[in-house]
Amino acid sequence: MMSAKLFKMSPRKVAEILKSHLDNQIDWIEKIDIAGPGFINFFIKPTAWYPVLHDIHQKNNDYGRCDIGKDKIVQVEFVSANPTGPLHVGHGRGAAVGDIIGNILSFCGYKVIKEYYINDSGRQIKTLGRSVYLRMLDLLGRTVDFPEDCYQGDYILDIAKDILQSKGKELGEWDTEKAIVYCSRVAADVILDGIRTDLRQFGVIHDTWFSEQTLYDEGKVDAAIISFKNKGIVYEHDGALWFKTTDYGDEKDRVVVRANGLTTYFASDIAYHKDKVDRGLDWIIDIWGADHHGYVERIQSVMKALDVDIQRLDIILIQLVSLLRNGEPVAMSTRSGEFVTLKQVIDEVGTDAARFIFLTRHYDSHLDFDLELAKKQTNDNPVYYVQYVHARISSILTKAEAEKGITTIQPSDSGLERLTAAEEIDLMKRLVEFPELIKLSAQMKEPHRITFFLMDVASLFHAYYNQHRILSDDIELTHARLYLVSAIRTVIRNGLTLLGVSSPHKM
RNA sequence: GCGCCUGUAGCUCAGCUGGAUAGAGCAACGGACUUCGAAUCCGUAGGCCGGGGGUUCAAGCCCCUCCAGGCGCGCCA
Repeated sequence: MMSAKLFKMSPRKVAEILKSHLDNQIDWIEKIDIAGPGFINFFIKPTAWYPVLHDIHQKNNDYGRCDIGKDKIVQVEFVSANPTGPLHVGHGRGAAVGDIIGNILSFCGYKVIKEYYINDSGRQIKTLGRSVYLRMLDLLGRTVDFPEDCYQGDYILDIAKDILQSKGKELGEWDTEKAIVYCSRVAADVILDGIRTDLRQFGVIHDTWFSEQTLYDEGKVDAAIISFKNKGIVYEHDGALWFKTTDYGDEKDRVVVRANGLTTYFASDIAYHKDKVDRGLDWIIDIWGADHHGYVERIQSVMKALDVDIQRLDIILIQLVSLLRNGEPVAMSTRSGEFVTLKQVIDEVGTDAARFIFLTRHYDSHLDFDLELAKKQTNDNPVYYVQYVHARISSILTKAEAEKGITTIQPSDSGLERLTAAEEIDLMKRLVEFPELIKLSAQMKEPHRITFFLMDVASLFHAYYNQHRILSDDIELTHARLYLVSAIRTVIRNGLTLLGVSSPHKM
């Protein structure tokens, strides 16, 4: 239809001509029809689908893998939560999305580096130290004001107790500044350790942990500022140093060094992204919470100022998560320190369910995470629906061996040609799409596509299972169906593996 | 006020980057276990794709505008 104008013919006419050239030319085509305004429908012979089963069995765990990445190095930076408190559900979503995007890209032939940027410098770390210090003084029986802008959570008190235990009361006698610095360091270490542990439990392992402080220690922040100053991109005004982001599309210039001499968060971020570029990364993916979207333009400006092709940087914004219980919002308030941590969530619902549910929406959509729903072992909860396919097929294969003595599936050509049921054809059609789907998920950086695909395959399988018997006295047909069913299991398993979700043999 | 995201069935969401009669799940109603795992399946019903303009042979998708919700808009991080 798109070529109709080019040929100056009606779309139907073009279709007729194409059809006349293609008719009886391709052996896997049953027939060709023209429909509606000029759509050409190709009817594929059932035999055309069988090779996909051989393909899946041959490639097995590698079915779906491709090499579009051509060994290019891509860094996915995600979570990167400040080490001032434990991870919460929102971080969990970012963790799941980032981890899985990394898995997919790796499956597609990229060299993937998963990185965590640690904001271990600056004011919030000092506030952390002050919070711990004040709690400690409190424990020592001194009456102190605990300001509102300090961290209120119970974990602060726990850390204060630990420090008191290891360091004794002498810390109370230290110079305040010195004690706060000490508390800052210890607290950040403890919290970061906790974050690491929680992430590991959640199945997320970062390859590199990049400390903001090292950028200062190694002089990279100063170096970046000086280099931009020399290029005239950083200038002085009102006693502060400004980055000329307006030259690159931002609505106003941004401060890099304040009039009081202290650098802003933006300063270290400039150095950090310059460092990423200097490391020779072919592709940089930053995954942030959507509340940081105002920052996108700033970082893009930095890349432009560095003369880096803007295509090399992708910033993915994850929308917020609301935590619900039975449809009712769970009160979350950072200020009061009352919030549900990621650890509490995965302890309650399990890693598999949590990871899967985080991927049941496009990251552009707000997500309601219902704790009760996540625990339900019913159709409401898609994790078990998909995992059930894997368990069911595993069970069938076990049964085939126990009752029919089938240890290796050996389908004959004539057997495969009997897979003509509509459900069987539909399943093979879906399975053949898997590699294309993976590629698309990688290119679009949209991991939720895999979740939806798996739910779709699961639905087709369950319907098939209820309609047709896999194991029967018809040995030839049994082998053919086992061949199909174990191919389905492979695809389900490969998909779940990318999602970091287990593929159970029993549930 | 400005910017970003979202708006699709009663509810929660998909919609393969512009194609045919817009799809799932849940909830509702009616069915299926003597047989491979009922954590399953089958059927019924449910729609001005937020409103209005525009581009196109063709728009849920692209452009403009308005409405509603969320999030941002510091010499904070």
